[in-house]
Amino acid sequence: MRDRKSGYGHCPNDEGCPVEYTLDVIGGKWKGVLLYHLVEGPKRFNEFRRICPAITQRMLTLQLRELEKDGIVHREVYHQVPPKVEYSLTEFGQTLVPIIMQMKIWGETYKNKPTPPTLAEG
Amino acid sequence: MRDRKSGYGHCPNDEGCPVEYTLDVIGGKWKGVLLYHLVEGPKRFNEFRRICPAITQRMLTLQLRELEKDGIVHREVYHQVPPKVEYSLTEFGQTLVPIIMQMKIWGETYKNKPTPPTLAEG
DNA sequence: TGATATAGTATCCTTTTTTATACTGTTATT
DNA sequence: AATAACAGTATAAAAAAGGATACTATATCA
Repeated sequence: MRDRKSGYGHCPNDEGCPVEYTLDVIGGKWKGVLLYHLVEGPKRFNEFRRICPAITQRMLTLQLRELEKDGIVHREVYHQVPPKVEYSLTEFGQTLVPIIMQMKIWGETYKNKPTPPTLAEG
Repeated sequence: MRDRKSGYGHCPNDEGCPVEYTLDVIGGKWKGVLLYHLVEGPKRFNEFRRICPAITQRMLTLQLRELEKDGIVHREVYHQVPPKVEYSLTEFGQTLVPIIMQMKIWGETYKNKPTPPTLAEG
């Protein structure tokens, strides 16, 4: 999660499990949610804070920094006062959109259903 | 992650963010990987251990129990000696397959590329 | 008789993650 | 003069996750 290069591949018999790799990149507690909101368009730091007040400043910084380090998110600093910093998906980050959208669809479908929902109940 | 009913919805302005909901269900460290292997078919406890030796018995138990609790995985006990316990995707669990497959595709595409990969480099 | 296989628990301990709180600097507003 | 907005950082502490090791039961195999 925090260091893909070393954290990944600890599963010799399952070497290079693609799902494990993907989760190393987007598996952080807030990453999926941040990416989901970035799909709509660029967001500023405090904009994220308003959208999702449960995340602390520190966690927001850390998660955004990791996404930036992994080339998923671009950080654009505008030298103004008060400062303005805008986060957006990189071209590489855009490749994750299908995953995010599947997660969105699944969540929308099941979040208000009992757990586990009764499928094929007819 | 560990208790969706209470852990979820701590984000009042973003109430019911579907991606957050999905990650509460499949965001555990090993859950995606376990589900990925379950897509192929049922697996026994020690079978998982052989496929993925990095996961400890304890973590394997905990993650499987959470998936079971969430209605994603079915646990079938065969009263034999030595015991046999088989894990499989429930019908509900099958609804997660599209997400897992997107994660698989993404991982396969980018796991052996430099980070961040240079897209559109021509 | 002792080892092997299965599917775990129980206990303790360490590491990682997450939270809480206070603080930074600059400008405009009140 | 004090406050607010912005985008953070620093420090300490709490909570959660993960790991290591030992242990359970029973039947079969050598």
